[in-house]
Amino acid sequence: MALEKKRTYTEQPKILVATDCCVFGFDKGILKLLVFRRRIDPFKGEWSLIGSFVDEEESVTDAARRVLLEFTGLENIFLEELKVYSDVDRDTGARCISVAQYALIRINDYDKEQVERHGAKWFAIDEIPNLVLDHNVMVTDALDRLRQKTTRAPIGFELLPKKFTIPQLQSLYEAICQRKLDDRNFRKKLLSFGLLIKLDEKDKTTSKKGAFLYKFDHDKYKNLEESGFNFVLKPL
Amino acid sequence: MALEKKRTYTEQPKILVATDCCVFGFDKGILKLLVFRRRIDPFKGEWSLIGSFVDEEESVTDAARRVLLEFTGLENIFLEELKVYSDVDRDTGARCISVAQYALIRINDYDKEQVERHGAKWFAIDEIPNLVLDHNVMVTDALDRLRQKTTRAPIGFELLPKKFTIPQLQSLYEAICQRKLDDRNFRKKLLSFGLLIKLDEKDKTTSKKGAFLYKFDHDKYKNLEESGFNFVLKPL
DNA sequence: GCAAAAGTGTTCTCGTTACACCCATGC
DNA sequence: GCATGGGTGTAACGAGAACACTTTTGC
Repeated sequence: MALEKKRTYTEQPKILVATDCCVFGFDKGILKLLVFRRRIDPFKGEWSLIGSFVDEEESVTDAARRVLLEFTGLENIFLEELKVYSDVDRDTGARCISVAQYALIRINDYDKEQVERHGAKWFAIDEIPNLVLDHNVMVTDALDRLRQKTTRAPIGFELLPKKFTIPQLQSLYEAICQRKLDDRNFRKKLLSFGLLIKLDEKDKTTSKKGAFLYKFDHDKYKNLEESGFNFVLKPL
Repeated sequence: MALEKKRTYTEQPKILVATDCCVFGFDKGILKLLVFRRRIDPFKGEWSLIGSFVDEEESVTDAARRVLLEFTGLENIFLEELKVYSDVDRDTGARCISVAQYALIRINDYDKEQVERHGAKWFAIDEIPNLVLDHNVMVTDALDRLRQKTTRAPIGFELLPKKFTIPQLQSLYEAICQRKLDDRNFRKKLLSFGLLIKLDEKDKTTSKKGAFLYKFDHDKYKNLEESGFNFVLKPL
Protein backbone atom coordinates (compact mmCIF):
# COMPACT_ATOMS: atom_id res chain seq x y z
CA MET A 1 0.00 0.00 0.00
CA ALA A 2 2.29 2.69 -1.24
CA LEU A 3 -0.26 5.38 -0.60
CA GLU A 4 -0.74 4.45 3.01
CA LYS A 5 2.86 5.22 3.80
CA LYS A 6 3.01 8.46 1.90
CA ARG A 7 0.68 10.80 3.66
CA THR A 8 2.28 14.17 3.29
CA TYR A 9 3.47 16.21 0.38
CA THR A 10 6.90 16.75 1.86
CA GLU A 11 7.80 13.08 1.77
CA GLN A 12 7.19 12.94 -1.99
CA PRO A 13 9.93 12.77 -4.59
CA LYS A 14 10.28 15.82 -6.78
CA ILE A 15 11.12 15.47 -10.44
CA LEU A 16 12.62 17.66 -13.15
CA VAL A 17 9.89 18.82 -15.50
CA ALA A 18 10.67 20.11 -18.97
CA THR A 19 8.59 21.13 -21.93
CA ASP A 20 9.64 20.61 -25.53
CA CYS A 21 7.96 22.24 -28.43
CA CYS A 22 7.52 21.08 -32.02
CA VAL A 23 7.37 24.36 -33.90
CA PHE A 24 5.87 24.00 -37.36
CA GLY A 25 5.98 26.49 -40.20
CA PHE A 26 4.88 26.40 -43.82
CA ASP A 27 6.94 27.86 -46.61
CA LYS A 28 6.58 27.53 -50.39
CA GLY A 29 4.52 24.39 -50.23
CA ILE A 30 6.70 22.70 -47.64
CA LEU A 31 5.89 21.97 -44.03
CA LYS A 32 8.88 22.65 -41.80
CA LEU A 33 10.05 22.14 -38.25
CA LEU A 34 12.22 24.51 -36.25
CA VAL A 35 15.07 22.87 -34.33
CA PHE A 36 18.15 24.20 -32.66
CA ARG A 37 21.54 23.24 -31.29
CA ARG A 38 21.25 22.01 -27.72
CA ARG A 39 23.14 24.10 -25.22
CA ILE A 40 23.58 21.75 -22.30
CA ASP A 41 25.27 18.44 -21.75
CA PRO A 42 24.73 15.66 -22.50
CA PHE A 43 24.44 15.98 -26.29
CA LYS A 44 25.46 19.61 -26.26
CA GLY A 45 25.56 20.91 -29.81
CA GLU A 46 23.23 18.30 -31.28
CA TRP A 47 19.85 19.05 -32.87
CA SER A 48 17.01 19.34 -30.40
CA LEU A 49 13.49 20.66 -30.14
CA ILE A 50 13.05 24.03 -28.57
CA GLY A 51 12.42 23.59 -24.88
CA SER A 52 13.14 24.48 -21.31
CA PHE A 53 12.80 23.24 -17.82
CA VAL A 54 9.62 24.34 -16.08
CA ASP A 55 10.24 26.82 -13.32
CA GLU A 56 8.72 26.84 -9.85
CA GLU A 57 6.81 29.98 -10.64
CA GLU A 58 5.24 29.12 -13.99
CA SER A 59 2.83 26.64 -15.51
CA VAL A 60 3.96 24.30 -18.26
CA THR A 61 2.20 26.49 -20.81
CA ASP A 62 3.94 29.56 -19.43
CA ALA A 63 7.26 27.83 -19.86
CA ALA A 64 6.49 26.89 -23.45
CA ARG A 65 5.36 30.42 -24.30
CA ARG A 66 8.46 31.77 -22.64
CA VAL A 67 10.82 29.75 -24.83
CA LEU A 68 8.78 30.44 -27.94
CA LEU A 69 9.05 34.14 -27.29
CA GLU A 70 12.73 33.81 -26.61
CA PHE A 71 13.49 31.82 -29.74
CA THR A 72 11.15 33.40 -32.26
CA GLY A 73 10.11 36.73 -30.79
CA LEU A 74 6.49 35.66 -31.28
CA GLU A 75 3.60 35.83 -28.83
CA ASN A 76 -0.01 34.72 -29.09
CA ILE A 77 0.73 31.83 -31.37
CA PHE A 78 -1.13 28.55 -31.61
CA LEU A 79 0.19 26.17 -28.96
CA GLU A 80 -1.31 22.90 -27.84
CA GLU A 81 -0.20 20.17 -25.52
CA LEU A 82 0.72 16.91 -27.21
CA LYS A 83 1.53 14.45 -24.46
CA VAL A 84 3.82 13.67 -21.60
CA TYR A 85 7.01 11.68 -22.10
CA SER A 86 8.01 10.22 -18.80
CA ASP A 87 9.94 7.00 -19.25
CA VAL A 88 12.34 6.72 -16.36
CA ASP A 89 15.39 6.58 -18.62
CA ARG A 90 14.25 8.84 -21.46
CA ASP A 91 16.80 11.49 -20.51
CA THR A 92 20.30 10.22 -19.90
CA GLY A 93 21.22 13.42 -18.04
CA ALA A 94 18.82 12.94 -15.16
CA ARG A 95 15.33 11.70 -14.39
CA CYS A 96 13.23 14.24 -16.20
CA ILE A 97 9.74 14.17 -17.64
CA SER A 98 8.83 16.32 -20.58
CA VAL A 99 5.50 17.75 -21.64
CA ALA A 100 5.65 17.87 -25.42
CA GLN A 101 3.73 20.57 -27.23
CA TYR A 102 3.27 21.70 -30.79
CA ALA A 103 3.07 25.25 -32.07
CA LEU A 104 2.10 26.68 -35.44
CA ILE A 105 3.69 29.88 -36.64
CA ARG A 106 3.56 32.08 -39.70
CA ILE A 107 7.01 31.38 -41.01
CA ASN A 108 7.68 34.91 -42.20
CA ASP A 109 6.61 36.64 -39.01
CA TYR A 110 9.30 35.35 -36.70
CA ASP A 111 12.38 37.27 -35.79
CA LYS A 112 15.11 35.82 -37.98
CA GLU A 113 17.94 37.41 -36.04
CA GLN A 114 16.68 35.96 -32.81
CA VAL A 115 16.36 32.54 -34.39
CA GLU A 116 19.86 32.62 -35.82
CA ARG A 117 21.36 33.82 -32.58
CA HIS A 118 20.00 30.64 -30.99
CA GLY A 119 21.47 28.42 -33.67
CA ALA A 120 18.03 27.37 -34.80
CA LYS A 121 17.18 26.08 -38.24
CA TRP A 122 14.13 25.05 -40.28
CA PHE A 123 14.01 21.52 -41.69
CA ALA A 124 11.47 20.17 -44.12
CA ILE A 125 9.49 17.53 -42.26
CA ASP A 126 10.77 14.73 -44.46
CA GLU A 127 14.37 15.78 -43.89
CA ILE A 128 14.46 16.08 -40.14
CA PRO A 129 17.85 15.07 -38.73
CA ASN A 130 18.47 12.91 -35.70
CA LEU A 131 17.36 14.80 -32.63
CA VAL A 132 18.44 14.27 -29.04
CA LEU A 133 16.68 11.96 -26.61
CA ASP A 134 13.15 11.02 -27.68
CA HIS A 135 12.56 14.20 -29.67
CA ASN A 136 12.13 12.39 -33.00
CA VAL A 137 9.28 10.41 -31.44
CA MET A 138 7.71 13.64 -30.27
CA VAL A 139 7.87 15.02 -33.80
CA THR A 140 6.25 11.92 -35.26
CA ASP A 141 3.48 12.12 -32.68
CA ALA A 142 3.06 15.85 -33.28
CA LEU A 143 2.70 15.32 -37.02
CA ASP A 144 0.06 12.68 -36.43
CA ARG A 145 -1.80 15.04 -34.18
CA LEU A 146 -1.46 17.91 -36.61
CA ARG A 147 -2.90 15.75 -39.38
CA GLN A 148 -5.83 14.77 -37.22
CA LYS A 149 -6.47 18.19 -35.84
CA THR A 150 -6.35 20.13 -39.11
CA THR A 151 -9.21 18.05 -40.44
CA ARG A 152 -11.42 18.92 -37.51
CA ALA A 153 -10.48 22.48 -36.60
CA PRO A 154 -9.43 25.45 -38.67
CA ILE A 155 -5.90 25.59 -37.32
CA GLY A 156 -4.20 25.41 -40.71
CA PHE A 157 -4.70 29.15 -41.02
CA GLU A 158 -2.20 29.63 -38.21
CA LEU A 159 0.52 28.52 -40.61
CA LEU A 160 -0.39 30.93 -43.41
CA PRO A 161 -0.02 34.69 -43.61
CA LYS A 162 -3.09 36.57 -42.34
CA LYS A 163 -3.98 37.17 -45.99
CA PHE A 164 -3.72 34.10 -48.18
CA THR A 165 -5.00 32.70 -51.46
CA ILE A 166 -7.06 29.57 -51.96
CA PRO A 167 -4.25 27.85 -53.88
CA GLN A 168 -1.90 28.59 -50.98
CA LEU A 169 -4.39 27.12 -48.53
CA GLN A 170 -4.78 24.07 -50.70
CA SER A 171 -1.07 23.52 -50.98
CA LEU A 172 -0.87 23.70 -47.18
CA TYR A 173 -3.51 21.01 -46.78
CA GLU A 174 -1.78 18.94 -49.42
CA ALA A 175 1.49 19.20 -47.50
CA ILE A 176 -0.21 18.17 -44.28
CA CYS A 177 -2.30 15.36 -45.75
CA GLN A 178 0.55 14.26 -47.99
CA ARG A 179 -1.62 13.91 -51.03
CA LYS A 180 -2.99 15.92 -53.93
CA LEU A 181 -6.47 17.36 -53.52
CA ASP A 182 -8.98 18.26 -56.20
CA ASP A 183 -8.97 22.04 -56.88
CA ARG A 184 -12.66 22.47 -57.46
CA ASN A 185 -13.82 20.33 -54.59
CA PHE A 186 -11.37 21.91 -52.19
CA ARG A 187 -12.39 25.44 -53.09
CA LYS A 188 -16.09 24.58 -52.99
CA LYS A 189 -15.83 22.92 -49.60
CA LEU A 190 -13.75 25.62 -47.95
CA LEU A 191 -15.90 28.44 -49.27
CA SER A 192 -19.07 26.59 -48.26
CA PHE A 193 -18.25 27.16 -44.58
CA GLY A 194 -18.70 30.87 -45.20
CA LEU A 195 -15.65 31.52 -43.03
CA LEU A 196 -13.38 33.08 -45.64
CA ILE A 197 -13.59 36.80 -46.35
CA LYS A 198 -12.65 37.63 -49.92
CA LEU A 199 -10.53 40.76 -50.18
CA ASP A 200 -10.21 43.18 -53.06
CA GLU A 201 -6.50 42.46 -53.42
CA LYS A 202 -4.72 39.88 -55.47
CA ASP A 203 -1.47 38.10 -54.88
CA LYS A 204 0.53 38.06 -58.09
CA THR A 205 3.68 36.39 -56.86
CA THR A 206 2.80 32.96 -58.23
CA SER A 207 0.90 33.72 -61.41
CA LYS A 208 0.38 36.42 -63.95
CA LYS A 209 -3.36 36.42 -63.49
CA GLY A 210 -3.01 36.71 -59.74
CA ALA A 211 -5.11 34.99 -57.07
CA PHE A 212 -7.56 36.75 -54.78
CA LEU A 213 -6.53 37.09 -51.17
CA TYR A 214 -8.78 35.94 -48.33
CA LYS A 215 -8.88 36.36 -44.57
CA PHE A 216 -10.19 33.80 -42.11
CA ASP A 217 -13.22 35.09 -40.22
CA HIS A 218 -12.26 34.26 -36.64
CA ASP A 219 -15.23 36.05 -35.10
CA LYS A 220 -17.74 34.20 -37.23
CA TYR A 221 -16.01 30.91 -36.46
CA LYS A 222 -16.24 31.56 -32.74
CA ASN A 223 -19.96 32.18 -33.04
CA LEU A 224 -20.59 29.14 -35.19
CA GLU A 225 -18.51 26.97 -32.91
CA GLU A 226 -20.54 27.99 -29.89
CA SER A 227 -23.75 27.04 -31.66
CA GLY A 228 -22.46 23.54 -32.28
CA PHE A 229 -20.88 23.94 -35.71
CA ASN A 230 -18.08 21.56 -36.60
CA PHE A 231 -15.33 22.32 -39.01
CA VAL A 232 -14.74 18.99 -40.73
CA LEU A 233 -12.53 18.90 -43.71
CA LYS A 234 -12.46 15.34 -44.82
CA PRO A 235 -13.53 11.93 -43.65
CA LEU A 236 -9.73 11.56 -43.86
CA MET B 1 17.93 34.97 -21.26
CA ALA B 2 16.75 32.49 -18.70
CA LEU B 3 18.20 29.58 -20.61
CA GLU B 4 21.65 31.10 -20.86
CA LYS B 5 22.05 31.05 -17.13
CA LYS B 6 20.69 27.58 -16.60
CA ARG B 7 23.18 25.29 -18.21
CA THR B 8 23.07 22.22 -16.06
CA TYR B 9 20.42 19.86 -14.89
CA THR B 10 21.41 20.18 -11.28
CA GLU B 11 20.58 23.84 -11.05
CA GLN B 12 16.99 23.20 -12.17
CA PRO B 13 14.00 23.29 -9.85
CA LYS B 14 12.31 19.99 -9.22
CA ILE B 15 8.55 19.78 -8.93
CA LEU B 16 6.05 17.38 -7.41
CA VAL B 17 4.37 15.37 -10.15
CA ALA B 18 1.09 13.60 -9.58
CA THR B 19 -1.31 11.70 -11.79
CA ASP B 20 -5.07 11.71 -11.32
CA CYS B 21 -7.37 9.31 -13.04
CA CYS B 22 -10.98 9.68 -14.14
CA VAL B 23 -12.25 6.12 -13.91
CA PHE B 24 -15.45 5.59 -15.88
CA GLY B 25 -17.83 2.67 -15.67
CA PHE B 26 -21.20 1.91 -17.23
CA ASP B 27 -24.00 0.31 -15.30
CA LYS B 28 -27.67 -0.14 -16.22
CA GLY B 29 -27.71 2.62 -18.79
CA ILE B 30 -25.80 5.08 -16.66
CA LEU B 31 -22.26 6.32 -17.12
CA LYS B 32 -20.47 6.56 -13.78
CA LEU B 33 -17.28 7.91 -12.28
CA LEU B 34 -15.29 6.34 -9.45
CA VAL B 35 -14.16 8.76 -6.75
CA PHE B 36 -12.80 8.29 -3.27
CA ARG B 37 -12.15 10.03 0.02
CA ARG B 38 -8.84 11.85 -0.02
CA ARG B 39 -6.34 10.62 2.53
CA ILE B 40 -3.94 13.49 2.89
CA ASP B 41 -4.21 17.09 3.98
CA PRO B 42 -5.31 19.55 2.82
CA PHE B 43 -8.92 18.48 2.11
CA LYS B 44 -8.44 15.13 3.80
CA GLY B 45 -11.74 13.23 3.68
CA GLU B 46 -13.20 15.11 0.73
CA TRP B 47 -14.09 13.53 -2.61
CA SER B 48 -11.20 13.23 -5.01
CA LEU B 49 -10.17 11.43 -8.15
CA ILE B 50 -8.02 8.38 -7.76
CA GLY B 51 -4.41 9.41 -7.97
CA SER B 52 -0.91 9.33 -6.65
CA PHE B 53 2.37 11.12 -6.77
CA VAL B 54 4.74 9.87 -9.43
CA ASP B 55 7.72 8.10 -8.02
CA GLU B 56 11.35 8.48 -9.07
CA GLU B 57 11.39 4.96 -10.42
CA GLU B 58 8.25 4.91 -12.55
CA SER B 59 6.74 6.63 -15.56
CA VAL B 60 3.50 8.57 -15.25
CA THR B 61 1.65 5.69 -16.86
CA ASP B 62 3.23 3.24 -14.42
CA ALA B 63 2.00 5.40 -11.56
CA ALA B 64 -1.53 5.50 -12.94
CA ARG B 65 -1.61 1.75 -13.48
CA ARG B 66 -0.26 1.24 -9.99
CA VAL B 67 -3.11 3.17 -8.36
CA LEU B 68 -5.70 1.60 -10.62
CA LEU B 69 -4.52 -1.82 -9.58
CA GLU B 70 -4.49 -0.78 -5.96
CA PHE B 71 -8.01 0.69 -6.01
CA THR B 72 -9.81 -1.70 -8.31
CA GLY B 73 -7.69 -4.83 -8.50
CA LEU B 74 -7.74 -4.47 -12.29
CA GLU B 75 -4.88 -4.66 -14.75
CA ASN B 76 -4.73 -4.22 -18.51
CA ILE B 77 -7.54 -1.72 -18.64
CA PHE B 78 -7.99 1.12 -21.11
CA LEU B 79 -6.02 4.14 -19.93
CA GLU B 80 -5.20 7.27 -21.87
CA GLU B 81 -3.56 10.54 -20.99
CA LEU B 82 -5.87 13.51 -20.93
CA LYS B 83 -3.74 16.56 -20.25
CA VAL B 84 -1.44 18.22 -17.79
CA TYR B 85 -2.76 20.56 -15.13
CA SER B 86 0.06 22.78 -14.00
CA ASP B 87 -1.21 26.14 -12.79
CA VAL B 88 1.17 27.34 -10.14
CA ASP B 89 -1.53 27.55 -7.49
CA ARG B 90 -3.75 24.65 -8.53
CA ASP B 91 -2.79 22.66 -5.45
CA THR B 92 -2.97 24.57 -2.20
CA GLY B 93 -0.78 22.00 -0.44
CA ALA B 94 2.35 22.60 -2.52
CA ARG B 95 3.45 23.36 -6.05
CA CYS B 96 2.41 20.22 -7.86
CA ILE B 97 1.55 19.46 -11.44
CA SER B 98 -0.82 16.66 -12.30
CA VAL B 99 -1.08 14.54 -15.40
CA ALA B 100 -4.77 13.74 -15.71
CA GLN B 101 -5.80 10.47 -17.30
CA TYR B 102 -8.99 8.61 -17.98
CA ALA B 103 -9.64 4.92 -17.69
CA LEU B 104 -12.54 2.74 -18.80
CA ILE B 105 -13.44 -0.32 -16.80
CA ARG B 106 -16.06 -3.06 -16.90
CA ILE B 107 -18.00 -2.05 -13.85
CA ASN B 108 -18.69 -5.58 -12.69
CA ASP B 109 -15.14 -6.83 -12.99
CA TYR B 110 -13.54 -4.71 -10.32
CA ASP B 111 -12.83 -5.91 -6.83
CA LYS B 112 -15.64 -4.49 -4.71
CA GLU B 113 -13.93 -5.18 -1.40
CA GLN B 114 -10.84 -3.39 -2.50
CA VAL B 115 -12.87 -0.42 -3.67
CA GLU B 116 -14.78 -0.18 -0.41
CA ARG B 117 -11.68 -0.49 1.68
CA HIS B 118 -10.42 2.66 -0.04
CA GLY B 119 -13.61 4.57 0.63
CA ALA B 120 -14.34 4.79 -3.07
CA LYS B 121 -17.78 5.27 -4.57
CA TRP B 122 -19.45 5.38 -7.99
CA PHE B 123 -21.37 8.51 -8.97
CA ALA B 124 -23.55 8.95 -12.02
CA ILE B 125 -21.85 11.54 -14.20
CA ASP B 126 -24.64 14.04 -13.76
CA GLU B 127 -24.48 13.72 -9.99
CA ILE B 128 -20.78 14.15 -9.36
CA PRO B 129 -20.13 15.95 -6.06
CA ASN B 130 -17.62 18.71 -5.49
CA LEU B 131 -14.16 17.27 -5.81
CA VAL B 132 -10.91 18.63 -4.40
CA LEU B 133 -8.64 21.05 -6.25
CA ASP B 134 -9.28 21.18 -10.01
CA HIS B 135 -10.60 17.63 -10.22
CA ASN B 136 -14.06 18.70 -11.42
CA VAL B 137 -12.42 20.43 -14.36
CA MET B 138 -10.51 17.26 -15.13
CA VAL B 139 -13.74 15.29 -15.16
CA THR B 140 -15.41 17.75 -17.51
CA ASP B 141 -12.43 17.59 -19.84
CA ALA B 142 -12.34 13.80 -19.63
CA LEU B 143 -16.01 13.56 -20.56
CA ASP B 144 -15.44 15.81 -23.56
CA ARG B 145 -12.56 13.64 -24.62
CA LEU B 146 -14.53 10.44 -24.06
CA ARG B 147 -17.34 11.79 -26.25
CA GLN B 148 -14.90 12.68 -29.00
CA LYS B 149 -12.92 9.50 -28.79
CA THR B 150 -15.82 7.04 -28.74
CA THR B 151 -16.95 8.34 -32.11
CA ARG B 152 -13.58 7.69 -33.68
CA ALA B 153 -12.30 4.57 -31.98
CA PRO B 154 -14.02 1.47 -30.67
CA ILE B 155 -13.26 2.15 -27.04
CA GLY B 156 -16.87 1.98 -25.86
CA PHE B 157 -16.49 -1.78 -25.68
CA GLU B 158 -14.07 -1.33 -22.79
CA LEU B 159 -17.04 -0.26 -20.67
CA LEU B 160 -19.23 -3.26 -21.47
CA PRO B 161 -18.89 -6.89 -20.42
CA LYS B 162 -16.87 -8.95 -22.88
CA LYS B 163 -20.18 -10.36 -24.12
CA PHE B 164 -22.83 -7.74 -24.74
CA THR B 165 -26.03 -7.22 -26.68
CA ILE B 166 -26.69 -4.61 -29.36
CA PRO B 167 -29.30 -2.85 -27.21
CA GLN B 168 -26.74 -2.63 -24.38
CA LEU B 169 -24.18 -1.17 -26.74
CA GLN B 170 -26.72 1.32 -27.99
CA SER B 171 -27.69 2.42 -24.51
CA LEU B 172 -23.99 2.97 -23.78
CA TYR B 173 -23.59 5.22 -26.79
CA GLU B 174 -26.78 7.02 -25.84
CA ALA B 175 -25.41 7.65 -22.36
CA ILE B 176 -22.15 8.98 -23.78
CA CYS B 177 -23.72 11.11 -26.53
CA GLN B 178 -26.53 12.20 -24.24
CA ARG B 179 -29.21 11.61 -26.81
CA LYS B 180 -31.46 8.89 -28.17
CA LEU B 181 -30.23 7.03 -31.24
CA ASP B 182 -32.28 5.26 -33.89
CA ASP B 183 -32.37 1.48 -33.27
CA ARG B 184 -32.24 0.40 -36.88
CA ASN B 185 -29.58 2.81 -38.02
CA PHE B 186 -27.41 2.09 -34.99
CA ARG B 187 -27.56 -1.66 -35.45
CA LYS B 188 -27.01 -1.40 -39.19
CA LYS B 189 -23.99 0.85 -38.82
CA LEU B 190 -22.31 -1.11 -36.05
CA LEU B 191 -22.80 -4.44 -37.79
CA SER B 192 -21.58 -2.96 -41.08
CA PHE B 193 -18.06 -2.71 -39.70
CA GLY B 194 -18.00 -6.49 -39.51
CA LEU B 195 -16.28 -6.23 -36.12
CA LEU B 196 -18.93 -7.87 -33.98
CA ILE B 197 -18.99 -11.62 -33.58
CA LYS B 198 -22.49 -12.95 -32.99
CA LEU B 199 -22.60 -15.67 -30.36
CA ASP B 200 -25.07 -18.50 -29.96
CA GLU B 201 -26.15 -17.27 -26.54
CA LYS B 202 -28.86 -14.85 -25.59
CA ASP B 203 -29.10 -12.49 -22.69
CA LYS B 204 -32.55 -12.72 -21.18
CA THR B 205 -32.16 -10.33 -18.28
CA THR B 206 -33.87 -7.41 -19.97
CA SER B 207 -36.54 -9.05 -22.09
CA LYS B 208 -38.54 -12.19 -22.45
CA LYS B 209 -37.44 -12.71 -26.00
CA GLY B 210 -33.81 -12.28 -25.13
CA ALA B 211 -31.13 -10.50 -27.13
CA PHE B 212 -28.21 -12.17 -28.86
CA LEU B 213 -24.81 -11.66 -27.31
CA TYR B 214 -21.85 -10.39 -29.34
CA LYS B 215 -18.11 -10.11 -28.87
CA PHE B 216 -15.92 -7.38 -30.29
CA ASP B 217 -13.37 -8.77 -32.75
CA HIS B 218 -10.18 -7.13 -31.49
CA ASP B 219 -7.91 -9.06 -33.84
CA LYS B 220 -9.86 -8.09 -36.91
CA TYR B 221 -9.93 -4.48 -35.76
CA LYS B 222 -6.16 -4.44 -35.36
CA ASN B 223 -5.74 -5.70 -38.92
CA LEU B 224 -8.23 -3.27 -40.39
CA GLU B 225 -6.69 -0.39 -38.47
CA GLU B 226 -3.26 -1.16 -39.88
CA SER B 227 -4.61 -1.10 -43.39
CA GLY B 228 -5.98 2.39 -42.89
CA PHE B 229 -9.51 1.62 -41.73
CA ASN B 230 -11.19 4.23 -39.58
CA PHE B 231 -13.89 3.48 -37.06
CA VAL B 232 -16.16 6.49 -37.34
CA LEU B 233 -19.44 6.38 -35.57
CA LYS B 234 -21.09 9.68 -36.27
CA PRO B 235 -20.21 13.12 -37.56
CA LEU B 236 -21.23 13.88 -33.98
C1' DG C 1 -53.48 -13.18 -24.96
C1' DC C 2 -50.82 -9.33 -24.00
C1' DA C 3 -47.03 -6.51 -22.60
C1' DA C 4 -42.28 -5.53 -23.59
C1' DA C 5 -38.15 -5.61 -25.73
C1' DA C 6 -35.63 -7.55 -30.04
C1' DG C 7 -35.10 -7.47 -34.60
C1' DT C 8 -35.65 -6.14 -39.61
C1' DG C 9 -35.81 -2.80 -44.99
C1' DT C 10 -36.73 0.98 -47.86
C1' DT C 11 -36.88 5.64 -49.40
C1' DC C 12 -35.14 10.30 -49.49
C1' DT C 13 -31.71 13.61 -48.98
C1' DC C 14 -27.45 15.61 -49.03
C1' DG C 15 -22.63 15.76 -49.13
C1' DT C 16 -18.46 13.71 -51.58
C1' DT C 17 -16.22 12.47 -55.72
C1' DA C 18 -14.82 12.66 -60.30
C1' DC C 19 -13.97 15.19 -64.10
C1' DA C 20 -12.59 19.35 -68.38
C1' DC C 21 -12.62 23.81 -69.99
C1' DC C 22 -12.26 29.04 -70.12
C1' DC C 23 -9.96 33.26 -68.06
C1' DA C 24 -6.52 36.80 -67.19
C1' DT C 25 -2.06 38.36 -67.68
C1' DG C 26 3.14 38.94 -68.12
C1' DC C 27 6.39 37.90 -71.00
C1' DG D 1 0.30 34.89 -79.02
C1' DC D 2 1.33 31.66 -75.78
C1' DA D 3 2.51 29.71 -71.46
C1' DT D 4 1.08 29.66 -66.68
C1' DG D 5 -1.62 29.29 -62.90
C1' DG D 6 -6.60 30.90 -61.33
C1' DG D 7 -11.17 30.01 -61.43
C1' DT D 8 -15.77 27.64 -62.46
C1' DG D 9 -20.28 23.58 -62.88
C1' DT D 10 -22.48 19.14 -63.21
C1' DA D 11 -23.58 14.32 -62.99
C1' DA D 12 -23.03 9.86 -60.53
C1' DC D 13 -22.57 7.77 -56.22
C1' DG D 14 -22.80 6.46 -51.42
C1' DA D 15 -23.65 7.22 -46.63
C1' DG D 16 -26.76 8.95 -43.16
C1' DA D 17 -31.49 10.02 -41.58
C1' DA D 18 -36.20 9.10 -41.18
C1' DC D 19 -39.56 5.97 -40.43
C1' DA D 20 -43.39 1.22 -38.75
C1' DC D 21 -44.25 -3.28 -38.25
C1' DT D 22 -43.34 -8.36 -36.96
C1' DT D 23 -41.29 -11.66 -33.64
C1' DT D 24 -40.61 -13.96 -29.35
C1' DT D 25 -41.77 -15.32 -24.90
C1' DG D 26 -42.77 -14.90 -19.79
C1' DC D 27 -46.35 -13.86 -17.23
